[in-house]
Amino acid sequence: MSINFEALDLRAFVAVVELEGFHRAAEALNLSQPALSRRIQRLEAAIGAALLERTTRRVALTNVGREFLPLVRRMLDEFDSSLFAMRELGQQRGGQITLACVPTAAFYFLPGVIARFKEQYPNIRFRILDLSANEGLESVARGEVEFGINLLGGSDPELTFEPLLEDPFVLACRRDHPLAARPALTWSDLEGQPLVAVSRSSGNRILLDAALVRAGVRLSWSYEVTHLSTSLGLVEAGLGISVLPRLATPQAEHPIIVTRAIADPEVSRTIGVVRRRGGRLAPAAERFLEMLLGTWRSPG
Amino acid sequence: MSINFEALDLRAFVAVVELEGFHRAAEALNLSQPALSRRIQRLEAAIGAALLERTTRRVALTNVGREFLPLVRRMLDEFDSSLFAMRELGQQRGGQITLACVPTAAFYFLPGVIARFKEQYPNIRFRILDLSANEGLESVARGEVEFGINLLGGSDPELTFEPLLEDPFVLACRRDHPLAARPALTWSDLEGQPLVAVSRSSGNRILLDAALVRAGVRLSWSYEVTHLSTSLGLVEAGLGISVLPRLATPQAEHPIIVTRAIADPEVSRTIGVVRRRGGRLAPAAERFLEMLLGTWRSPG
DNA sequence: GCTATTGATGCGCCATGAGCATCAATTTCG
DNA sequence: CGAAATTGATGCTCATGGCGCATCAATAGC
Repeated sequence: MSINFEALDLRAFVAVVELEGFHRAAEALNLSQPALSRRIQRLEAAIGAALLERTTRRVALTNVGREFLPLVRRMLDEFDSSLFAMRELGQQRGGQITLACVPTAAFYFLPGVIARFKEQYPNIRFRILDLSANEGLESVARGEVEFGINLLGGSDPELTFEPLLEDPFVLACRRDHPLAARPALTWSDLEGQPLVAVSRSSGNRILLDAALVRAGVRLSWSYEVTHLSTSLGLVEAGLGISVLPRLATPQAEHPIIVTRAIADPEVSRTIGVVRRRGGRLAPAAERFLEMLLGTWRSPG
Repeated sequence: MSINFEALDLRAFVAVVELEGFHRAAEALNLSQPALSRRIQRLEAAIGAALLERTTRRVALTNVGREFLPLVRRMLDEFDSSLFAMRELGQQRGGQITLACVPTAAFYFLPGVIARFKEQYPNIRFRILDLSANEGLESVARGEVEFGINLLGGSDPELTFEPLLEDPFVLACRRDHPLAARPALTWSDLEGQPLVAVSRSSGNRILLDAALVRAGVRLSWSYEVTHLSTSLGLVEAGLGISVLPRLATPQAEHPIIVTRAIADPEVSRTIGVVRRRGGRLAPAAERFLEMLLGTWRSPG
């Protein structure tokens, strides 16, 4: 069962610690001392652990209280400061488009369209959440963003998907790596190489692993990172090779890194626009999405 | 005056959004529909803004609500999961080192040391969580990672910090941008330019804003993204300029992007190793950290 | 146009949280 | 060492708050 607490309970706890006493904390929070004492007791009951060890004239944190205190401080600080910023945002209504985009696609799809959009709507600001595929889907589903640019993957009935392009997985390695000399590669060429991979729970990794299992290819990783861009960084640093979507690799000529296509099988991911089924966009977002789809929509 | 709310108010808000209605949300939380309706109203009164736009048969988030929702989710998720974790000791895992690192520092500090470490311990695997500064601190505090490489920022008494280097904020722009021709820049040179910034809640942004406020410099952003790497991508794509830590900019010669130092004031961030005070590392992690510090520790 | 369903409101009732008075325990001071 | 001061906890009373029920006006579906 979920725990209930009041913000005032948490503030009371922090105040007791910072002011080193119930009386001073009560005074700071415009409560009587017994009222504050009871709030601390209720919080401890809700949590199921003592937070404070106290005799008369002395208060100290328990181990649980010591763990709890930074958490509570962060929560209250974040809440108070975010709320302040949100009030300011609420006063600037309508001038912002919020969207989620898998990081590697953000500056492939968006800049040209944004530039053209801003010719017609110069005062619209953009808030681009470059999130992982999983996080991006969640933010769309939850209504935290107007829409997302994401991978074709899980079949969530609450979301719709409109494909934009196919993005193949390619090898990324240093120019001085032996595989760089090969004009054409197959997956078996990669076996035995130190491989930099992203987390196995990420959308890209799941797609890739599934395709390789179907093809009977078996690779093992030596490094696991959270973001594709870090994969590239570690490749550049010489720790190994990586298999990345082409959009995650340098689009311009790179002095150190080179990419190679990999066949048998050719593995790719489908990128497109994710929206909530039946969801209504704000007018500015609707107009921007029309422009985006008009620019990138793949035939079929 | 501080705002008061109950956790149940926040859970009610999230439930209404996820279940798309007051009746279903009330049922999920074991309340009657009027009781839940009043909780939402009280929460909105406490916050001073509407969170939901609702008619009969339809509920949608307001802009403030859309901003508020991820904050609330993070708070509740963190609270619930941290309580659970607080009662358990972090499990020590053999054979793998898990660490958190701000993305831009990962492949600056780590590759050389990892390569040398693996010469002596070839079977150790690395799991590198390249997280934002805030997330990274949290993961260290919670014991989710052995240690972190992070910014010097908030003074959390539960964490220790060991500086590694100073990383200055620099301008990143395209080679064909007028500012690229300047050998030396001050902040006033950037005013009036379309600026790509990271989220105002990120560690880098907070540092930068604080320094600029002290210097009386006022910049405004046209694009806001979540990750520094996306800032760079949008700069490369020609949407604007960005102020980034030097480590976030291309280390090698880049065909399109150039960086310039910015003076008066010179703003920099301190990067170092974050550990839990009194925390004990697994033997492999302890050894790796010794090697890391031996390689990078700044004198003093 | 009718029906079903929604979120909001009025009302009565009961539970909750407040402050006051007081207590036992601890610390300080003479 | 004993008295006094101060602390956090508890009992009690009372005002307030939050609940569910009944009902309403508005909206969407058929």
